[in-house]
Parts: sequence; structure tokens; C-alpha cells
Amino acid sequence: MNQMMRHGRVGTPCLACPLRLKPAFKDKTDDEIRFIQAMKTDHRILPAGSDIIHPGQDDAELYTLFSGWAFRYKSLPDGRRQILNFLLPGDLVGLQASLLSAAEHGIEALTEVEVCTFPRKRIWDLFVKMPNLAYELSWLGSREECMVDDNLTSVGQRNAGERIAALVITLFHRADALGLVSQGSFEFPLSQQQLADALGLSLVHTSKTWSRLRKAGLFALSGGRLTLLNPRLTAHMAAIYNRPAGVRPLI
Amino acid sequence: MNQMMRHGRVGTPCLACPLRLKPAFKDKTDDEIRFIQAMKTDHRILPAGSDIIHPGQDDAELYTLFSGWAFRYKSLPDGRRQILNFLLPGDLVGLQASLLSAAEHGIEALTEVEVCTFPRKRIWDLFVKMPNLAYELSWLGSREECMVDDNLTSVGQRNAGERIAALVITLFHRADALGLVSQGSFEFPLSQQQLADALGLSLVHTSKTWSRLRKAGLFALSGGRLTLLNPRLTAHMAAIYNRPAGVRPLI
DNA sequence: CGTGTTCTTGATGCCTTTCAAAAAGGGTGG
DNA sequence: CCACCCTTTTTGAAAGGCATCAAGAACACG
Repeated sequence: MNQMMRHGRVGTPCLACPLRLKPAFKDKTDDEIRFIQAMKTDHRILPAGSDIIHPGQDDAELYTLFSGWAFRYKSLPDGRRQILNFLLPGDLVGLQASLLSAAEHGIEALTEVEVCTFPRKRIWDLFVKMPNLAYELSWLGSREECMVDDNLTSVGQRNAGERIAALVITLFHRADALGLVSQGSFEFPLSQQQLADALGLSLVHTSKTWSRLRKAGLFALSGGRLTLLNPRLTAHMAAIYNRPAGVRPLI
Repeated sequence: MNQMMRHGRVGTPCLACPLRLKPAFKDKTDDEIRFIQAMKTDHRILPAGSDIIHPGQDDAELYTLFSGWAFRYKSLPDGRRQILNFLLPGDLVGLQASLLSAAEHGIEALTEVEVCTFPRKRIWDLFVKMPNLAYELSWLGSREECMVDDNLTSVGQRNAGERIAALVITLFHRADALGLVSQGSFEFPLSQQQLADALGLSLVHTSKTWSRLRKAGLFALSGGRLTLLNPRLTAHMAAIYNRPAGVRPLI
């Protein structure tokens, strides 16, 4: 929508990317990082609520989310909307959209975000010159599919309370892996409407179930930050396996 | 399960692969096909119901489904199961499982299937030597994610009747693109339990809704074959966009 | 401090689940 | 070819979870 964005190479070069220092990410050779930096054409800041990729777009670029949260979504003709998955710093944005001829989904910034732009035209180049990066690109694509798999399983099989518990736990772990958790709490920028769209529930029922779990002492929300008060009980209610996260590539 | 399978290079070499002749698939150079053939180590036949990849498996190979149907699924600790997507001839089987360290899902043969085996160890080789094939591998991965996106949207946003209509229409188009539709009907090997697991509905409600749509004249099922009697109405009830399929790579 | 948005809460009704059992197939052995 | 058993499908009845409608409360913002 209102793409009031600042262009230009803001901030530090990829070699000194602060994200790269986080233990969540695999080490890369200087060679690889230089290639990434050469491929990167832009560093943009987009306000919360802006469309990073809009549904049907046929010239979507590939991005890495540098900071902030975003989400992928898909709409039905009558306006119903499903949030497919959430994107956190370090995640690829628009891989599917830049590989396929047109985006079958939209991607929206949930908070103000910073993205690193990689033109779709250069992706082929990456496959030719940097097979290791190409492999990691595919790896990240599979990882995203894995997250959608989880969400589909949640929406298809869990009831309202379990879905919320599973979402909260999963986001907590993802934020934790990025060092975004401090004193048990992390920034939680979702509105109830967005929660509802992600969970496949109505706004009203989401609100009621959400406050029921809060009152049950599973977690608390204040000042836009969520505190996981009872991780044990939350995980149990979610009926979730908790695979350890493991490191991943950052491109 | 009962992996009573016949090994060996059954049938024709890849250069003469009958699947490749179908208009659904992109033409490939002889070079590419030769590489694929060299990479292929086996051609297996597995009976209906067998596990092609089991959940948690950490040495899953990559396959191309040569004939038959399969599905990816994910289970919760208490036994609830969600079918994530269906696999038809020409689809990759186990890309996610062979890229990530362990399979987060299972893949089961829905009918008797034939699969072409590509050892996971050689995937890296493919990225180094054949960037075009590597690109197409990623492309196929994105296409699968796209299908999971659709299913998540269906389960999250559509009611029972709409979900069934959407599934039937989608499978019809996929079968049609493969030339599997004759006289308006195609083989439909799903049990109601599998339908229910794919739709995120109970078995009973699936059965009732299914027969309601049949009685409404949307489609008919007999002798294991489904006939789409009223495509217009079915698509309308599904509230679905029908993007034209387009060709895709076959690896 | 007014105004629009987001969140909460209550009441009502329907879609879906669960429980239960009958009916219909499918395969095997006598 | 029929009897028998097991699985799958169908149908009925009752309960409950979730959606919808409606309106008040809390919050954000200019």
C-alpha cells in the first residue's frame, strides 16, 4: 500500500551484519558473504501494515527480513483471509513468489520492517555460481514449508485453546532463538484479528479463548510484550513435540 | 510397514520415460535427462498403505512418484493426524525430508506406487553440476508449499461443504493435467477417513457432507472413480480461484 | 477531549463432534 | 456359491464448540 520507504544501503555491510552474529545462524565464508552483498541491491524500511508482496504479483523480489515481523497470507474471493505463517528476522521473504511465475499469496509487514533486497533476476545467477547458497535457499524453503505443515496440522486437528497454546509456544521459541526474549518476555505485535486469521477462528472466539488461557496462567500480555508464565503447561496443552531448533543459514 | 517391494531398474530408461511425454511437463535436454538417469539408483514398487518416508526418519531419500498416489501427513502425539497434501505422478516425494536433517512428516502410499529413487547424498552433486535441475528442484518445492498453503486456507477458512468441493476440484484438475481423466471421471482412491484427515473434519461429518454434495449433483463416485458432474457449481461452492496449471519440470 | 479502532463480554443458534449402531462392501474358507 | 468376519460407510440422536449478532469497555491518536 503506502510504500513510503527509505531506499539506499542503510546500515552495515553484510560482512558486518549484526544478525549474522546470532547463534541461530550458520557461519559463512567471507566468499559467500561477499557474494550475498554483491547480490543485495537495497535495504528498505517499510512501515507496519505495508504490503511487501501483494497477491498475484509477478515480479516479486526476494528479500531477507533484517528486522521486524511479517506474515504470509492468502485470501478467498469473498474476503476471508488465512495467515499462513509468520516471518521473523533472518527469514527469507518471497522465495516462493520469486521462483513461481506469480505470487499465490501476499506478504505483509506486521511491524515496521527492514528488508534486504535480492533481485529475482539474480537468483539464477546464484544457482550457477554459488551452489552452496542455492542449496541453502532450498533448505530455507523446505523449512518454511515445514512451518506451514505445522500450522495446517494445528488448524486441522487442534481445538481453539490448543491452537493458541501451540502458536504462543512456537513463536516464543523462534523469538528465543533470535535472542529476542528477555526476562521471559518478547515483543508480541499481533492484533486479535491477526491471531484469529492465523488460527482459523473467529475474532470473538479467539478473544474469549485467549483471555481464558491468560486467566489460567499460561501467559500474560502487557505493553505489547508476551510473557510465557507456564511453558510446561502451555506445551502440554498444545500437544506439541518440541524439536530443538538447530542452526540455519542466513542469506 | 510391509516394504515388500521389487527392486531393480524396472521399465524404461528416463530418456524414454512415458511420463515425460505428457504435456504437463517441461521439455528437458538429453543432457539433463542423462544426468537424472545417472542419479537414479532404483525403481521400486510399493503396495498401497506402505510408508515411503516415516516420521522422524533421518536418512530419507528423494523420489519422483512415477505412478500411483501418495500423501504427506503429520501426526500429533495423541494420534490425531492431518494429511498435508496429496502426491500424484510426476511429483517429488521427500524433498523436504531429504534436505532437512529429519523428516517432520510421514509419506504414505495411497495406492500401489512406483517411485524412482535418487539418493540424498547425490542431491548436493546435483546442485554443483546441474544448476538448472537444482533450480527446478527448488521450484517444485515451492509448488508443493503452494499446495499446502491452499490446504491451510481451506481448512482454516472454508466450511465442510466448501472444503470438499475445493478438494474435489483441485484433484480433478491435477488428474486432468496428467491425462488421467477419461469421460469426465478419474480414479479416486481416498477412503472417507483419509478424506476426513485431509479436511480437518470428523469422519462422520465428512460422510454426511460428502453424501449431501453427491445428492446435490456436484459429483458421483462409483467403482472407485469420481465423476465431476457439475464443475461450475462445485467451483462456485468452493469459492476458489482457478489458476491455469501451466507446465512444470519433471525430475 | 472527542473519535475511531481494538478488545471484551453476553446471548443465541448452527455447524461440527461425539456416541452408538445399523448397513454395505470385501475378502476368505468351507 | 454361500457363510462368516472384518473393514468401511451410512444414519440417527444428543451435546458442545465455535460463529454470529450486538453492544459496551478499553485504548490509541490527533
